Amino acid sequence: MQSLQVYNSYTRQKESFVPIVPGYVGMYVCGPTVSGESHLGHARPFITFDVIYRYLMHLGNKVRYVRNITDAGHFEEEGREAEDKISKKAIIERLEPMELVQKYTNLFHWAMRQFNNLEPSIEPTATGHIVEQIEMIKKIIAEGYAYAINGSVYFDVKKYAEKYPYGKLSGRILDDLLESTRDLENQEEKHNWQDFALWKAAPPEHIMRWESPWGEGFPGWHIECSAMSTKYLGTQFDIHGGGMDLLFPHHESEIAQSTICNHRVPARYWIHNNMITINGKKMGKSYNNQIRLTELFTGDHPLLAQAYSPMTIRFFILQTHYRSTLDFGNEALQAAEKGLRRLWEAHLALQKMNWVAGGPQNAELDQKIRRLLSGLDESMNDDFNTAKTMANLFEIVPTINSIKDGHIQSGSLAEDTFMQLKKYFTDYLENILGLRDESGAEHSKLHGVLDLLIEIRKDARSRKDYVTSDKIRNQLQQIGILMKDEKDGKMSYSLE
RNA sequence: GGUUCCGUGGCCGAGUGGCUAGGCAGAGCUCUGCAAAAGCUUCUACAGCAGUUCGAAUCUGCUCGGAACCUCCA
Repeated sequence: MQSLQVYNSYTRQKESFVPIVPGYVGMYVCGPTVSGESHLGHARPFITFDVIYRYLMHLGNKVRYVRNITDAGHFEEEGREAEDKISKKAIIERLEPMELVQKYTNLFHWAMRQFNNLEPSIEPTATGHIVEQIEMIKKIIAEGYAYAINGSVYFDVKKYAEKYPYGKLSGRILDDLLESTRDLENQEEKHNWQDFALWKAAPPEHIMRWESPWGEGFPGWHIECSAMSTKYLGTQFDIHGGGMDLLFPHHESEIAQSTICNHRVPARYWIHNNMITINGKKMGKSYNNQIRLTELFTGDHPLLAQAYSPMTIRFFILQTHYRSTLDFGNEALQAAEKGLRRLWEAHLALQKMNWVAGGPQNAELDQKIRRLLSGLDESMNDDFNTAKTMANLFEIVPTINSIKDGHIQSGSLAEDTFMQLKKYFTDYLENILGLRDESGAEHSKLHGVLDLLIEIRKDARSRKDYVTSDKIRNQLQQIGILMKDEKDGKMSYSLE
């Protein structure tokens, strides 16, 4: 079997994934800025990297997954208005900055739980690592690649580019960068306009501020990731991930800072997920076209035809390869909802089945199932192709349903194939893709009531009292419970 | 303007030289008291033009259309 291949943004090609220390993987993913509510676009990287995290563990690795919380705030426009995004919003909402940050952090964590994302190993905050950031800036100054001026510190991009491949990650050529036409205050402080801030002096009205060797201020917007990834994963680690929109300047700057400070490129594999678009345009604050997660879950948004559950969204996202754009649309979401139900019901049915010897062996079918199962691993190993993986799972569904309906005997498969089938479905659906039941299975009393209704309905049907049996089924349907008559005379139900 | 990427059937979306993608929707049949679900069968593709090749959705060139980044951004 082909080993795990990963598309590395840094080299622009697929490469075999080999951890620095075999069996151990360090992964850093850029987390949310908690100055506002998460939208659909934010869901993608965290679901994508959750699956990557799960799959790396599935392969037997011990993974340290670090995902930061950016709670220090960055500039809307660096240098123009000395107003921190977070402190600005705080004034509007009349909240303490940390109160605001706490509120959106809580909301973010809530959303992550809705999506069934595993918690990262470490979730460091920018405000909790001011000391580490200052230390790093000091080192960069000592190396001669940064300069302090008027209480701010800037990274000397031009000098760096003379010796190191600045722009390699983002495919940028320094001279080709479009010079900003805006009038920026404090621009004259910089030696070159490409230089970026490591530390910014805080004007008096700025609420978030810390003491530093250069005066009171706050960290620039790339240094936190460099400082925290170095602290928790070392000077060089395996994977650095995030959205494609972070390639430049964020990750390019991280590489520059870390390279000077630690004398090596920080991460070996750079993985970037593509954007979610809406009407062909990236969903983002610049376009003012976001659909917040809370709106998605409730359906309360003009663009939404209905509410979509967290698992529907997870499924929707994973049905596309992470490096492709994914276009939002009600039809697509509804297709995902139905597809998920079909897949999940087959999974539930499969787990209840047992292999029973007997019936004619079907070698061809057995081969096909085995081929599809190994295709699951192959697809995931091919740069985490969850779209292909899910297509494979769907191809197995008719066989599962045929066994369930008695069209095929479980014994027509080899016992080992059947057991593998059950194992793979659980591994892939629950452990790797991270899907879970949303039917409200926790209401055990409800299940008792439904079992009673099933009994009554069975009695009614046996007396050909279809008025009663239809009444039970129809009224349950009205409150969102589907009762189905199965082939074997049993009844099943599913909660919407 | 620079850099990069994309254009697949009604919708979403895999696939990078020859072999069925898959999901949703549509059509037919089977099963069923009915319904739903399910099973089987089935229709609609590779933006356009030219080239390379025995053979291209897949490689090359051009044209048209769209996007991302270059500014906070997942």
